[in-house]
Amino acid sequence: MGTSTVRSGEQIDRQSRILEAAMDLLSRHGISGVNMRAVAREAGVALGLVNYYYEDKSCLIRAALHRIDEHDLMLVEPDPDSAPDEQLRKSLRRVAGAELLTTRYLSLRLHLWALAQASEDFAQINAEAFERYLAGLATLIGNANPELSRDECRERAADIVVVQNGMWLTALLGVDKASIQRNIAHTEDIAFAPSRKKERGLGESKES
Amino acid sequence: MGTSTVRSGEQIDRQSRILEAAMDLLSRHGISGVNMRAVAREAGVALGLVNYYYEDKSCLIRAALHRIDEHDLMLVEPDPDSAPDEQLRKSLRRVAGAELLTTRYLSLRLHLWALAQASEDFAQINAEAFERYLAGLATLIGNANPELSRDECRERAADIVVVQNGMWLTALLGVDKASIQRNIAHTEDIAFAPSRKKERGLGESKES
DNA sequence: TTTACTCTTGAACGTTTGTTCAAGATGGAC
DNA sequence: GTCCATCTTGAACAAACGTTCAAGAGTAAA
Repeated sequence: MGTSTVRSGEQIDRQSRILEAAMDLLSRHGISGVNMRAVAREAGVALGLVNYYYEDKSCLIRAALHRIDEHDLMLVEPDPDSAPDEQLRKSLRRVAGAELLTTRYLSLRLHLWALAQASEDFAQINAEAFERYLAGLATLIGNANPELSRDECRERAADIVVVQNGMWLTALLGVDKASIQRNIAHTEDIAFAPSRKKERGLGESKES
Repeated sequence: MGTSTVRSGEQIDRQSRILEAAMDLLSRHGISGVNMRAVAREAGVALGLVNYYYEDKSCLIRAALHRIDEHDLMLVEPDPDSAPDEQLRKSLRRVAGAELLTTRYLSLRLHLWALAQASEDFAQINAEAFERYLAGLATLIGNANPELSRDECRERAADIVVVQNGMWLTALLGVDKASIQRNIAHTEDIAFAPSRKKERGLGESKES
């Protein structure tokens, strides 16, 4: 697999081009726009080659979804070169960064969510990625706030993810950037709040 | 149009059944699952009848999207029977209500967003509905907080919508209900905060 | 050169899709 | 009954789709 016949390096290997083309079509035209012929055309290869590298359409889409998930997880990857609270702050701010807030990426994220609703197969990919993102974020929070319990970290991570998902989604709908910035600030407030374990009652009773 | 041949009332008119079937398929299997034959089967009518009531597939889907948008707008409709701040509070809490947080509705919302990304036509429907929802929410906020300026109301509405969209989306992914409740509380905090127009510097200079 | 293997092509097949349409069914007005 | 407009059916068509496959191109080792 690894030793593909890369002639001179100037031409990326076809398999990557095919996957890239599929993701491009998915972000621009949705799942209806992703058909084998369009993918082949976009990648500049023959129709048969798509089925050569990806057994069927479902495999191709699954590969695309895994790529998006890898992208997501990089956001909460520990960075040994920074202090714990700087790592967390950087991670929280990165979700509104220029490289993340592109229409292409946001659209891909959205279509992945939609596909997860349509097919049990894709739902599992999505659920696993969601869980890993949550766990990664909780770890960053725990590193920056050593006094917090594991449950408190996960609780905060869950609250932050809600706001982040809202930002990603609403950014696509064209909400103003100032609102994004205010919500980023709110995620930081949640992340760095002093540990006040359930001291401020907010209506509902809840288990530990 | 209006006087359809409703035999005895026991049978809903076919046009509604067709639209309902299309929305059901959209929520369960995504846009790929919505084809004219499946819609006809689900609605219990012949294939040709779908094209009789809806000129083409695009019209059918557009009708479905309009239905979802009507549903959304009811959330921020003024209720003359309640006091202004009670109206606002009710509206904010309704987004986590049992009738709203169903998989069917959330899934439909999600697929609408995804379709809006795929087609300019659907994007416009979505953008208009988003704008009307934002305006409706801003009005509720203004009624409950007469001291706020119009811009401040819209600002708060935008911030709340981000969190609400996040809740809707994350509810589909299966985040725990407690997190939803905490985020509902946060939308209320935003809505009812005292007017402190830009007093607290936001953005870069924040450090604690 | 020959051999062997991987990569690449596009025609071809069978299926599914959106749409059209002639034909029939239905119900009220006359 | 006849007439007329509306509603309903399913066969039929053309286009688009996913997939298969025999054939070829390319490269490295013999």
